[in-house]
Amino acid sequence: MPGTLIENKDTLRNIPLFSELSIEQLRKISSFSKLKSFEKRDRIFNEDECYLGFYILLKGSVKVFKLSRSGKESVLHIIRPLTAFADIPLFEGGNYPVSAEALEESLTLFIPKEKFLELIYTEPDVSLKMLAGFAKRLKSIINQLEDISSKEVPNRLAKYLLKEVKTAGTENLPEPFVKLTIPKSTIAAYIGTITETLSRSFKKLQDEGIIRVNGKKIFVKDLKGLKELAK
Amino acid sequence: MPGTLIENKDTLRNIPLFSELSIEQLRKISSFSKLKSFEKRDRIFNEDECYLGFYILLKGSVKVFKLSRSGKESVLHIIRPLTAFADIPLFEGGNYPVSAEALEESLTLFIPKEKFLELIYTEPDVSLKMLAGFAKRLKSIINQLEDISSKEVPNRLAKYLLKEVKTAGTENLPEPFVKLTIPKSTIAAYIGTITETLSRSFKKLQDEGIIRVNGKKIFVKDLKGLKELAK
DNA sequence: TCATAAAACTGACTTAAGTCAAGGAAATCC
DNA sequence: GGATTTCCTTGACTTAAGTCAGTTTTATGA
Repeated sequence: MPGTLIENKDTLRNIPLFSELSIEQLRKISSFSKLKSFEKRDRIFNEDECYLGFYILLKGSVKVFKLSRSGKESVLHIIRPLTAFADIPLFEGGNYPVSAEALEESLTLFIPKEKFLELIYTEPDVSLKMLAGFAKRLKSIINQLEDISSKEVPNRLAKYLLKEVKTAGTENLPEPFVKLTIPKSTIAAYIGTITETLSRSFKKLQDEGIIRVNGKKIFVKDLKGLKELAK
Repeated sequence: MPGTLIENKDTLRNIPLFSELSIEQLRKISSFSKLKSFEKRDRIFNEDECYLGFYILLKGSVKVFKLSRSGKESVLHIIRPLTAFADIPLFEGGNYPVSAEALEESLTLFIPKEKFLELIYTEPDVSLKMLAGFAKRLKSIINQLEDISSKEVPNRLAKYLLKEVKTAGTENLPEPFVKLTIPKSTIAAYIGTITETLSRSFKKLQDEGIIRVNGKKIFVKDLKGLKELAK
């Protein structure tokens, strides 16, 4: 099926991790990697499963999470297109340290471990790109850690909404907004709380006149106030 | 001063990051890096300062932390000898994203950014080592994040003590123990709480017959129980 | 389009852990 | 070796956020 191959190649170009590679290198990668698609709620892999390789999300969204023994879920990342995930064990050995689940219909590129490690040995550029990617991720997780231990839920929610508004690109509208595409339970687990508390926090931000809620759409009435809460 | 140079070279050998390098490469590194020593409570660098390079701890211990606007401290890492710190911004640009302070008299090797990046371009092995280091760190921070949002303080303390007992190497004694070398306030900020709550948690573990406290020494009376609490 | 299930909300209650204030123990310094 | 500072502990109180239980709203699929 040459269509998929071309699609791979075209898309590979846009993946930060691969952006500087030559056509031949991209062709090589697409030769040993595989497209895998998932329905909403499908598991992509489970914690402790044998590690086979990593994924790049092409379409849709994915949550990366851990379950505690009591069954409580911590969402570590919400993956958006063109981002790699489950790449850490490449260099660590061991099984998958987390689980991943599609939040909507999603398309991924699966890149098997061995083949990719071979490539990286011959291609120092890729490892530098990966280092940059890891560095970014470390920074973001450190941020999350700091937030969770020093801020209250409404502040964390404000920060989350702010980030979403930025990625939605509506920040400069008179009334910025986001459409929540992932369930509130996932947002709750991501900002380190539970749905009930999240619900109350939404209400609090509303009562303070900072946001306005209309179904799944959140309108920001007071961007300054939201920023103030977030920092 | 040839003594320091030799000391560098000998020590570089033992640093995981450099363990696989040739003598010439080690010599090169030691030629452009500098020993820096710090007294207890000395700042090594501050958040937002211009990034000049990273450090490897040779002797002593260092806390890497962030201060929230309200002045609350989150301790992200407690660095022990032969570990690199502040290496993330090498690949990320920007200033120091955290602060670092010596917890006791400490000796570090300072490695300037530009020179090291040059080395890494010519030496793919080093970047693979760094990738492994980052991967390990990511895993540990993810663990911290999960703990902090799913476990209570006494559980987190149990986990901390368990790790300390392991690194102290007393795990297999009839009564394993650790000597706390860092202030309780730092332990508290590391496990995401405050000194008062930490103090009460120590008491709780004592009342439950799991540990026995003698000054700065903590004896583990019930290792099984401690492990149970920690997981 | 209705029926069933999933997701989100609300109120009453409980609890872990933070705040404030004070006292005691240890380390550190002339 | 006493004094000062730093560190640690304790008690009384407050509060943010979790639990539980019930209801409403929104999706989803026959």
